[in-house]
Amino acid sequence: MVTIKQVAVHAGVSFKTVSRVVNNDPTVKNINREKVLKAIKELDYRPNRAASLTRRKNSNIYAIIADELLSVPYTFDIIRGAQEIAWQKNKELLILNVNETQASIDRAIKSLLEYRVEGVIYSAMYHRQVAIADELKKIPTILANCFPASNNFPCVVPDEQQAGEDITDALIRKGYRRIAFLNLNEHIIAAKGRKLGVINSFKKHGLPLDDLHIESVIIGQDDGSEISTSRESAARVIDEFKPDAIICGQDPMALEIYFVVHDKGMIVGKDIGIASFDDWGSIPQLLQPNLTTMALPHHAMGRWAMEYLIEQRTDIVHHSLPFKLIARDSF
Amino acid sequence: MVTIKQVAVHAGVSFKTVSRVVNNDPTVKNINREKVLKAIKELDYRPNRAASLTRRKNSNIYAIIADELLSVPYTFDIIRGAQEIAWQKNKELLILNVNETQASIDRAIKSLLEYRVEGVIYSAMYHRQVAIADELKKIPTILANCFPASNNFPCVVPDEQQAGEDITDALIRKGYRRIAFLNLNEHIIAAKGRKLGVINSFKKHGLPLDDLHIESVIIGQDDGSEISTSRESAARVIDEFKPDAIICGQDPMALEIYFVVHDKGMIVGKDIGIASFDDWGSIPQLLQPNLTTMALPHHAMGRWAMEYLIEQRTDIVHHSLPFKLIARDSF
DNA sequence: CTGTTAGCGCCTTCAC
DNA sequence: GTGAAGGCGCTAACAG
Repeated sequence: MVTIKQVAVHAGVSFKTVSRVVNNDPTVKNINREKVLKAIKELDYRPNRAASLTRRKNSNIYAIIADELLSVPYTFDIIRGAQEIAWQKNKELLILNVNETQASIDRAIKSLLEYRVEGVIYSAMYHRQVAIADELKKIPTILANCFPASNNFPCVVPDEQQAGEDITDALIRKGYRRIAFLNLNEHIIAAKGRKLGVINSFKKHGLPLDDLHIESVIIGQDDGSEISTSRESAARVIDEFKPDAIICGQDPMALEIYFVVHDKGMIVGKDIGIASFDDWGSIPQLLQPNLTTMALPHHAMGRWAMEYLIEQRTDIVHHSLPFKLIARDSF
Repeated sequence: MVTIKQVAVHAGVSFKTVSRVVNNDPTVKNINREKVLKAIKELDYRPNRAASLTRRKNSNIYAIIADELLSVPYTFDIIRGAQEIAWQKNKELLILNVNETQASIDRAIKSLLEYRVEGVIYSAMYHRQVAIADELKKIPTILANCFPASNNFPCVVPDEQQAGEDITDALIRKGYRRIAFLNLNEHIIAAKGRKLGVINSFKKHGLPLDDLHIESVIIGQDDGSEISTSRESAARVIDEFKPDAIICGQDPMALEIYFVVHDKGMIVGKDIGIASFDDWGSIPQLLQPNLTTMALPHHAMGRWAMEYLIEQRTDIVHHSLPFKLIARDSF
């Protein structure tokens, strides 16, 4: 590997001048800068980051811990958002994938500390509570799409209640007046907030709550697993409650409800409105149009989390900030 | 930050002994090792990786460049596989996300070189040809799920032909004898190989090719975009060719075909068999059972690519290795 | 088995 | 503006 000294000899300057050029120090005569640049190119010199890190105070390295994040496609936007800001600010971003095992988390934290990472985003694949090792207290840390169980860490999470309100507003705007909300397991944080939001929207518009039917179709079992009754529930609710629109707790659920609607010879958007949270990759594109969906906040959460770490933007991001989720009419 | 010297003073040994303990050198008396370990714990010492890298010959850092990989859920298994091997061999794995912009790729390569990365896996989100910068020639590089356009790099790719053969074998084993294959755009490498494999399976079993109907239902447009005629094609093929099973080029296609089958009042697995390549996350779970799918090679490709880099396993992985794809009966 | 000496490649300090 | 001296935290090589 060619070093700064070899470049210096080749360029006919001292190695300190080369160092200055490499680090964009403006106090270098143009003539010398060009000589150095030429030498760097000719020798294909690459700065040794490890060596430079030994002398610098800050590593310029940030990290995002992805807790099985990447297995769900749209949450990747958290990383994309964080990366945008990191690159913009000229920081290195380490992506660390961890799974549920303690070993993988320990390993990640070990790396963070040994590489002298300056800030960490801990992100989960769905909005939930997570247990964060106290060791992360040693590094500025912010959670994204999750919130801490016991110890205190700042976090950005989706504003589920606002999402529920927005999606209902959107349906009402489209003229729907009798709405069924087939919710997730109501132990899930997202389900709780959305339910409040849906009800709020109805009240806000002065609509009778008799025209709103909410039930949980993802049901937690004693053994911790969950079952989905979305298909049967949708069929029953359509027959008995006769909604003019259905809000689905998640997209695969919307998918099943499409089958039900299909079965009944109804047309989505004409006979019945369907709305759904989340954007499950390519699925919606296959369905009929007139589905009402939400824009997801993952990208923005990633950006904000990174800005918080780099610039201490406590003005916009603080503990348990209820992140805003923006309603969007469907493609 | 506490250094090796402070630990040495605290433990009452020379700093070299501390270094030995940190690096698991067995030639340290147990009594001293324990003193050092105790001091490390008490001072919460963390080795400075940057400093150690300046003296070590090898960085022990490997990287995987993910070319928009993470936007497709199942391809994440490439990273998971690579990470498994890296961790097993005690190597650091850098995950670098790049997008289609040259800037993001340049940035990634710059990092690779400056951090003295020892090996690189370049992976794409679907099996395709990619243009690889010659600069990567400077580092041992292997492509996963893609192959190089002009310059020569080793690569691991799915054996699409074997996949086509396996999935057809599986259908025949289940008793289906008249099969329609609704393929992707045949300019796609996957489509070409699978078609050959499907035909091979028919021949191998001595079945008449009259009972096999293959057509491309994803069609490339002049402007480079693609359109899907899968829904209409499936309806027509069922009416005219009357297959007892349909092979779908990808899962979203299978989804559409489920609607078609549904419309016709047919039952999947009873009236008609449906088989599909790929495993699009949660979608298949929503469909009726009796779908025949394939196990994807992404995880294995990630593992093999990493082994190739770390141990030069040229015996199992070589240029354009036709990776084996394993048929699996569906859940 | 342990410690000393001499760097790694770079950045900081400070004199010129 | 530039360069020499010194040191970052660690490991290699060798002596004891």
